[in-house]
Amino acid sequence: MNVAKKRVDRSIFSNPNVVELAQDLLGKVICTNIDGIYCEAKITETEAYSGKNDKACHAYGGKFTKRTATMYEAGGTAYIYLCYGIHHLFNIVTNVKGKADAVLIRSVEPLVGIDKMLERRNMKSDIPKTFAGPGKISQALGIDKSFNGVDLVNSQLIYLADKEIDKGEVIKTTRIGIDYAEEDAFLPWRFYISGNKYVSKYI
DNA sequence: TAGGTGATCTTG
DNA sequence: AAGATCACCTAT
Repeated sequence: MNVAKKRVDRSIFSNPNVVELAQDLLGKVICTNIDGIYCEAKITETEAYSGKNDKACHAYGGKFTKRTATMYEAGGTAYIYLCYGIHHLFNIVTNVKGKADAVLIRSVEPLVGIDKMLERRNMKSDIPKTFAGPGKISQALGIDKSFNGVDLVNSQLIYLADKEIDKGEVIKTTRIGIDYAEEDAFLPWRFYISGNKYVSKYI
C-alpha cells in the first residue's frame, strides 16, 4: 500500500548546490492531476545544469532570453521546453530567484496510474525503457509546454512529494546529449538509482 | 544509424 | 528573413 506522503516544501529546491540537489531529488515522487487522472512516479534519473559555469546549460554565462527566463525563477518552478521539435523536457528550477540552475528529470518509475501513463505513451505494457528518457516521462505524465513556469510547490496539477523511500546507492556519471559543451561534457552530473530498472542508460 | 520535427536564437 | 541548432525517440 501507499506509504504516507507529504508534499516537499520550498526550502529543498532553494539549495544553491544543484549537483547535490539533483541527487537529493532521486526517490522523490512526481504527482500529476492532468486530464482528470491522478498519477505518481518516482524519480530515478536526473541531471544537474548550472547557469553560472556550465557550458551545457541553456543559461550559461548569464544568457537571458525568452526561453531561459524561466530558469531564473525561484527554486521549485517548472522549466519545460520543446526539444528537437517533438519532445517536452521537464526540469525543476533550483537555487534562489535570479540564479539559473535546474535539474532535468530523465527517468521515472510509475507508482500510481500506470494504465493512464501507458495510454499516453501509446503502449500496451511496461516493457524495458517505456519510462526511461526525458521525452518519454513528460509524455507519460501528461506534461507539456503549458506547464512551463508553474510553481511546483503550490500547484494542484503537478507537485513533488516525499515518500521517504530508501533510494539506496546513487550512481554518478556523465550527462547525455551535450557533446557541444566541450570540457563540461565530462562533468559527472548525471545521477541514477543503482540497480533500478527505470534508467535510460547504465554507466 | 538516420531522419523527423518545430520553437528558438543568431546572422546577414 | 533565412538558416543553424537542439538536454530525443523510433524504426529500419
